[in-house]
Amino acid sequence: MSRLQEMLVFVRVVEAGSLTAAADQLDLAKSAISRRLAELEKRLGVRLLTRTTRTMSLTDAGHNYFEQAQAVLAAADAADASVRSESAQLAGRIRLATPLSFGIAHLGPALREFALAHPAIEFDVDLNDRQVDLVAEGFDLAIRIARPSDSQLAARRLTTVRRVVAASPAWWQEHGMPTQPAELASHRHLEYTNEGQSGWDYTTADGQQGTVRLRTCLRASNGEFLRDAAIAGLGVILQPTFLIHQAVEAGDLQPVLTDCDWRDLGCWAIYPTTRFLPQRTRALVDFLAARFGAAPYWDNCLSGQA
Amino acid sequence: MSRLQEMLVFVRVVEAGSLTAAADQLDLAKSAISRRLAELEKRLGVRLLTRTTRTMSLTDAGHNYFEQAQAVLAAADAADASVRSESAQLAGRIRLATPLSFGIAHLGPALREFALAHPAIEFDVDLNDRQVDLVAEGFDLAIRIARPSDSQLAARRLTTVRRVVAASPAWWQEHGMPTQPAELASHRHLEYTNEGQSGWDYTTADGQQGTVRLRTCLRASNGEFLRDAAIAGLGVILQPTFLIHQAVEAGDLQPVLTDCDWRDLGCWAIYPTTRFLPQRTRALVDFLAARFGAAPYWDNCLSGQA
DNA sequence: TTCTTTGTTCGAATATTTCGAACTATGAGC
DNA sequence: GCTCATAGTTCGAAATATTCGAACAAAGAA
Repeated sequence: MSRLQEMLVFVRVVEAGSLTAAADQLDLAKSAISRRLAELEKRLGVRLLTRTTRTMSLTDAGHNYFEQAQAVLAAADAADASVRSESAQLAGRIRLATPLSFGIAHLGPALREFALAHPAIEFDVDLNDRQVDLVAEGFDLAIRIARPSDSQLAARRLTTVRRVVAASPAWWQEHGMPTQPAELASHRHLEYTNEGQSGWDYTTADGQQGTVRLRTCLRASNGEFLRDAAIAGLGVILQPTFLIHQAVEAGDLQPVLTDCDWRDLGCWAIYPTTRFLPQRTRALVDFLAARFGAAPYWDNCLSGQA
Repeated sequence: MSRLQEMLVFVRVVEAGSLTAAADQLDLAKSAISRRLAELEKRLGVRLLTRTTRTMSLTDAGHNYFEQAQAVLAAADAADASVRSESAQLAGRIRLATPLSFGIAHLGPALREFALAHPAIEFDVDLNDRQVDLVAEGFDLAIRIARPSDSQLAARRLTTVRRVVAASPAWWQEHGMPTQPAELASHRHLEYTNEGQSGWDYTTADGQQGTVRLRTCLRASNGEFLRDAAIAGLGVILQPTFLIHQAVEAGDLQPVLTDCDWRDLGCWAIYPTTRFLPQRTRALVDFLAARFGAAPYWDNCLSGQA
């Protein structure tokens, strides 16, 4: 008589695209998933999804049921949440995805702090720079640098991600330190793959906007890799302060033009809108937003130089 | 993890007003109800209803949860019903309440026919002339003669309940057979308790309306009792045709003024609006409406005399 | 064609749920 | 104010449901 469980299984199978994936997400054996699904179909007397070993597709009835079941699950969660006492400790699991570098350097310490305050919450963190499909892979939450474009997802801004132009002190000494953004054009830069645009947009302290284009001498898909290359004196980088602040403090990198604004990317928490947002997840997002704040600690490296 | 079951138990307890009554309705031991409720409250970390051995009242949280849980249950039922295949046989239990006389004479045969066509449906019929509280007593359906006034309930008209003035042939012979409603005023009548109004409203075949008042010589709360009194020649009755048609056909009662309309009461199926209407219940109501029809068989007794 | 991967099926192990009886307590009735 | 019927709770045992893991079958990729 566990109909809600049947609905949950069905919805997750549809979202995940396969029984195996749903089994992983729900921490169940795939045999249990298969059985549940078969039982649900038997109870309804109708086939919800036609499945072969490789492909899987919703029937009309399945499509209809999927939307309704999703709504029922969300309503049930909302009902529970609306009366759940504040004193009841937060519990359950949070599955979250985060970019690798940011995850290790900044999310990790924050998460450890949060976990200590909420011992009944279990975390499942996927550190990965690829763009995960929140719904299909069953994540509750993802951290992204730069605003996501998918309108299926809700996004909440956690903090600013300020970027700064930097190079090794030796580089500036050799190639000259720019006093205007435009002077960067004569420098070589270490480019982040998928940076998209071919130039760097900026706004100067007195409000002037412009774009400067540098020649690339190295391209990579990892910020730390580029940072280390910059420290080694290979060129100029435009990278988030969260990535390079220690190198700056240690004197290995020297930022320039710090009164310039190079388009703030922002650090975002994103989550599916189709699912109900559990209180534990909301609590984590609130915690992260408060902890990082409008002026995150990693921006302190610029305070003396702005 | 059977949250829907928890919600169901909670909702039925609130509706029934006690754990014991809810246990009866759900066919569970009251210990199971108690346990479920305790577990739900523990899971939510909040007290939903304050209960002593005698009294029971909803807390604010309980009130809130009750409404939401009710909606979730209805949504879940609706989701299932909307995809449930037509071929899937109807199953489950129907608890229904019906007035005694009508239940024995007419609902019984109809229900037996329906039950044979749907062997997986289980029936729980309460034959009782008192007005039952559908919600508190957990009925899915009630049959009522005369339109119900409770707006909390949905009502569907099953058929007409035509009433007719009748007495024994001997009575008419002795006291004269009326040719106009007004002439009834000189007769004595056998009154149905709670008939309410003190006169009989009528509309003649040519559209004239009026009210005629008779003196009462016997009052009783059961139609069959009055019918038998009329057969015995104690006076005139105004009773539904479904109650007296056999006596008319047998010649024990003789109806008069049959082209007159004495306010049609109607036979109604009523059910709670808060709950989802299961397909089996809807099927039964449809069946009854079709079987009785606009001109029910018990009105045939008048066909030769109208 | 072969091989990996996916969904299904099965009995055994596990967890959950239920029952019924004994217990406690409340408030109605005398 | 006392008694007693009745309502809710608690407990261990029994019944039920759910899960797992391994063996199996089949579809599509290489």
